[in-house]
Amino acid sequence: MELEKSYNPKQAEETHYKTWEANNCFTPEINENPNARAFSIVIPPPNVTGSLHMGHALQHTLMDVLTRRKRMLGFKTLFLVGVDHAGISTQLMVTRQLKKDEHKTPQDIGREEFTKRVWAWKEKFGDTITNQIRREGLSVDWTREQFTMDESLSLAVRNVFVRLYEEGWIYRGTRIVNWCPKDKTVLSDLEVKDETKKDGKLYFLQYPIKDSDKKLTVATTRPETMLGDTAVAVNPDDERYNDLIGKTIALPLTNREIPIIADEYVEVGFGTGAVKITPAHDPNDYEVGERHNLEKLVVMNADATMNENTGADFEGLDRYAAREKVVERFEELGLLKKVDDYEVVLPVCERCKTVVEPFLSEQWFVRMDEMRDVALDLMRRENAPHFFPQVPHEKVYTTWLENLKDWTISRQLWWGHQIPAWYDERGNVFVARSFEEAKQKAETENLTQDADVLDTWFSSALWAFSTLGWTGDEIQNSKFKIQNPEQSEILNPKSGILNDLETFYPTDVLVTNRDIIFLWVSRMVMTGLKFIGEKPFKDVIIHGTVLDKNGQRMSKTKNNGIDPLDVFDKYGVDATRLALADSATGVDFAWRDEKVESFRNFANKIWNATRFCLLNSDGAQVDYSYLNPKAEVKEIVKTLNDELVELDEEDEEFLDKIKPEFARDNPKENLSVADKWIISRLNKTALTVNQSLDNYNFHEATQTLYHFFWDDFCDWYIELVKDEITSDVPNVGRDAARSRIITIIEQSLRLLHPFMPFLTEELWQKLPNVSSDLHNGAYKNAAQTIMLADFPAGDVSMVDEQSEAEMQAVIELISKVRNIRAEMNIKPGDKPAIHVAAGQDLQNIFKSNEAQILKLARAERLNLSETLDVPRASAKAVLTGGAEIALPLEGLIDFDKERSRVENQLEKLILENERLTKQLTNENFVSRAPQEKVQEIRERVAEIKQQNKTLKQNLEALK
RNA sequence: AGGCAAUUAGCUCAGUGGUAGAGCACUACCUUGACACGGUAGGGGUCAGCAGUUCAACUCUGCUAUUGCCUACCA
Repeated sequence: MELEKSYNPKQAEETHYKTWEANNCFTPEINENPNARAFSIVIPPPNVTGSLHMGHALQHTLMDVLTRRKRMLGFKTLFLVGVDHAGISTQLMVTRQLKKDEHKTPQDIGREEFTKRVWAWKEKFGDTITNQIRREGLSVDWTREQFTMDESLSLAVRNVFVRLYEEGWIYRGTRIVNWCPKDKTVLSDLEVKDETKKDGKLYFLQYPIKDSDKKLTVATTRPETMLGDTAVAVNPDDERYNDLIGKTIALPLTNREIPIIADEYVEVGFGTGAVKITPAHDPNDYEVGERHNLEKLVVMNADATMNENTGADFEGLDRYAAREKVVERFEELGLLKKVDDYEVVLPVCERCKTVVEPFLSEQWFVRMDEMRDVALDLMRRENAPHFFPQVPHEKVYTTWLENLKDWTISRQLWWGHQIPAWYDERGNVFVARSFEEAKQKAETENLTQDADVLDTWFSSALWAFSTLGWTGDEIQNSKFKIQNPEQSEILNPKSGILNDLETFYPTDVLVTNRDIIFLWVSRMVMTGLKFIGEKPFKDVIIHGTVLDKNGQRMSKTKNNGIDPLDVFDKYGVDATRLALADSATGVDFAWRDEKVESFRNFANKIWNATRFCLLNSDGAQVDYSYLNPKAEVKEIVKTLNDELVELDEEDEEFLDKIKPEFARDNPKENLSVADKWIISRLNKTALTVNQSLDNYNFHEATQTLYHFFWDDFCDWYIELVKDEITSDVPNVGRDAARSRIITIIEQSLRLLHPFMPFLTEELWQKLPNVSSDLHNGAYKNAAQTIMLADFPAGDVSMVDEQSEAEMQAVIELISKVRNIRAEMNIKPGDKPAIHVAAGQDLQNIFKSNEAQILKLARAERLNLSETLDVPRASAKAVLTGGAEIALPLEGLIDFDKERSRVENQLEKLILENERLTKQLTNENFVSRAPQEKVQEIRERVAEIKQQNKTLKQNLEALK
């Protein structure tokens, strides 16, 4: 079989995903092992209006890597996917389209029709993001796909609302809230962002005191709110104003009179020391108003225009126009003392960037204190959820919880879960799961449902269990069984599975970004504990933010975003995934195309290494016993044990009889140093990769794989066995070598698969003799695919330090010769002899690798002996272990160059020697440092001494 | 304002109480029958600064500087 010369990701990406999905590889049902442990992960649901960005790509990659590995390890694995209805965003988008297409507003067509339009929009465009998730290669279970507005999830929302209301945790109240005048809805504190305006102003307004010619000056950044002032406050200890407390102010531009009051809230040192109080339009003033029983005069409409309470001059004006006009009037009246330049920080709507207005209105709230305490208690008791990285997120999370205020959950929107509260004619409220239930409670049909919908995050807060079929049943601790099977069949019609909650809750790990630790993570913990009685996830991975190449945040306004789809097109999905996984340390990082490019090159390297082995694969097959013959022997013994009562495992004669391949000269057993070395390296790699991923250390995993495959396998192993496997003459030894290398590739592909699903599947399917027999035991009947192959766990007993050390000696020898060749400008075609002086052990090692040494060092002859006997015109180098090499270079050597080369080496050794000797002469070091450390340095000093001596002799000889 | 983090090679980033690492970039050589998206060899860092703890500090502690993030904001 011949492969293209380089890897072209397109075709693999287009075919394999469809096959996996068609073969149900992503569903937990593919796992046939009834005793399999479960592994589950829920996707942070992207907005239905959304499209894929780099943050998703990073997050999704990490989740898929974890999921794919666990699946290959035989876990019953669920990677749950779904989409969020994203109230404000979606409503805005459809509103915009309605205006563009039909020049209509939502009000023009009415609530029912508008909601229909949103659903239609969702049907038409809502799969953009899900198709992109397919493109990423995510192994999510599409049969269980969820949407936060689905009937079962909506039922869960209503149930939660009713239960919280009945228990007194949800209440309705009038408060100062964050109001977006553009979206005309309330926002939670978390949906408001700060924006710094450097060109702000601070206005100093003079208020005349009644029955006096004195004036009191107040400072404000929002003069228009003076129309709603109901007091002026000073600090009770402020001597300047002591005599004014209790006096009255004739509020300009109005015919109202307001009191001067004393309140600790006012800081003496700031501004003028006198503060205008507008209880209906400022949260702090609201508090003051409550304390002093002040009137809360609302002076604005929902769109931030001034209302009828401001008088004919101002009514209908926008807040900024009103501001100008107020200032003008004060100037005309001679009451504008001054205007200072002032840097202000404005709260803006996260979505539309409109300046948020503090606004007095009646809303629904959730009391958070008790749920918060339960979540804090969980952290104290179990350190759960466990954050990765733990610092600083655990502290950020707990600190936030400790200072948590009530959550505003109503939104003045049409798209979302309408609040399940009904009002009768007298305004009595009836909270119920349905209209029917409300009617019963109210004992009348004359009811109106609350017009508002719930904050999108209210339904997201239930995501970890509402997606698993929970709809609101009472559940006591850790028995997550759905109690009403009849109901649940309707609830989770797609999966046909009734006990997902029991199987997959709590989920194993949540992967998400910092921004939504408060918005989402904390709330899932609280609701999970409250309604299921168990935390929703064990671990939380907080990944970093992908910045642009200049280290700036990517944003639409800066137009510096990098589209993952473009990167996929250019470098392939696998290379992108690997680049992202390699960057995942929880720290922000600047995006660099060059990084993906290097992993694209890596993908190509894997492609070509496999291509080479396939070009030489006649007579070869993937067979793990070529890497570990003992495993096969044990397997045979095990199967025979059933028939033969007593069997001596050491009975080679017996084994020879039942399986002739196991004769003493069995090529499977006949491993070279290089073979033992690469098998050892492979197992170490597998052990490290497993451990790294268990610790969510993605960077370590990718680096380990990269360097094993490229450095150990391609640069050394392939080169070492090249001659053997490219032989034209079929023979047992050659075919064993071919099988061995192809099996190592096969194992490597499995290790790489969670990171690079497409490339590995493409190549794996081309290997000789692959089948579903290679699957993990849980998937024996599934169609053959690498994604169900057993993930190599690594075998400590196959780590062979002796062979690794021997191979290291060979590598060092070859590298030193190559160094001499490069430094001395020896032409590639010139083949010198290599003279080595070494002890018997090293000689034996070199002898057994003679052919490889000659080939890779491009030499003609290897001369091994105890001492060197070479002409003066030789280049020399020292090896560890007291060995020395020399290349006779008669006519080729440049003595000056060779001298400086040797001097260079000598210099490095002298520097090291100085440092180490200093340590050894330090009595404190010798007595206090661990003895093995001291011994280690003594040995190194001895080695240096030996090498020093040799190099000096060499230098002498060159003079 | 408070809190937290970062500062390591030209760039982007790993890393560790005991001889500084990777990728890219750079230099020289090489179209050697998998790969030039390649091979071989090499150059390059007082690990931000200052002080302390320690036999030993890039690593631990404190301070300083710079950068970034988060939280709360005084009208």
